[in-house]
Amino acid sequence: MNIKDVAARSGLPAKTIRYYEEIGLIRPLRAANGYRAFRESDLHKLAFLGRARSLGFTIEECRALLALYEDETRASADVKALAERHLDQIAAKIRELEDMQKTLSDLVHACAGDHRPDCPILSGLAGTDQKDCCA
Amino acid sequence: MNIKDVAARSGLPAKTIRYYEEIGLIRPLRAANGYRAFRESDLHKLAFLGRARSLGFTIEECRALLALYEDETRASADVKALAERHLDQIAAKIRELEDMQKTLSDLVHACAGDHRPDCPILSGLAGTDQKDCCA
DNA sequence: TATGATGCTTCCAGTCACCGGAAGGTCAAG
DNA sequence: CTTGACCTTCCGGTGACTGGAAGCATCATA
Repeated sequence: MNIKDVAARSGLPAKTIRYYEEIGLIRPLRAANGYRAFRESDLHKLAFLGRARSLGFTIEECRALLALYEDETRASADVKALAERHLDQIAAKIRELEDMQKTLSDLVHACAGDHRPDCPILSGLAGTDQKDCCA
Repeated sequence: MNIKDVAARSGLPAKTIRYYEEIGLIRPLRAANGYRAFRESDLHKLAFLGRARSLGFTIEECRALLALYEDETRASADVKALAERHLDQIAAKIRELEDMQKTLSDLVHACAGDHRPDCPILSGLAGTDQKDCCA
């Protein structure tokens, strides 16, 4: 299989697939003409990587997940621990965004949004309001 | 004021302040010895930028906000529109993270997390489960 | 006055996970 | 034999900084 087919079947851009090879996530064979020759197992790994990335795992976490995936003697506890750490990070990020959302939507609701220059959003950012705007 | 005082009072690292000058967000004066000489107005702008950044505005959005802040003839509607666009992006990001969270926590809950190798998390990522794991 | 510790400057490189594009080799069809 | 689609590598850019090196400036102390 050439890269374009693998891209189509894995859902990853060809550029990304080359990048994953460069950083050692996959090691496709090479044909005599220098083209990458992908096996089904390469495709399989790329699909795995695509799903892990879409769940927000970093590349290094994906590398660890792939290593666990290929290790027949793994303990599922190790996988679970990795996933739980990542879940914690997702939760933290959500909380952070919700804090921003709350602060900013308060400011937005206080703003008339008309032709006049007076603007609680800018006042809030400038810190000229009585109450604090941000953490 | 030298950069370290401004850093302490604005809460931004000195590196970041230099960077903000480099990209034209602030234009502090220079003393005879080449040191940056910050005015109160520079400090004020930096604090503004720090708050806007902490609400998740990009640098370019911060630049626009700062321009609006300094424009006495602005319409608050322009500020509000910018903030609302940003709120939409925050909401979209939260939804994306919540989708990840849901999918991943389902997988985590299905995983025994013991010494055995069988792991629904890895199966889900590999796509060998009956139900789809990711969007 | 010498010295050493800070503090300031600039510049270069690295981060993360790619993406775009240029220059050039390969292949199948007409 | 040419055309066009494919493949290759390499270089540079993204955003918003951060770390570190090399080299002046300033200040407190001996």
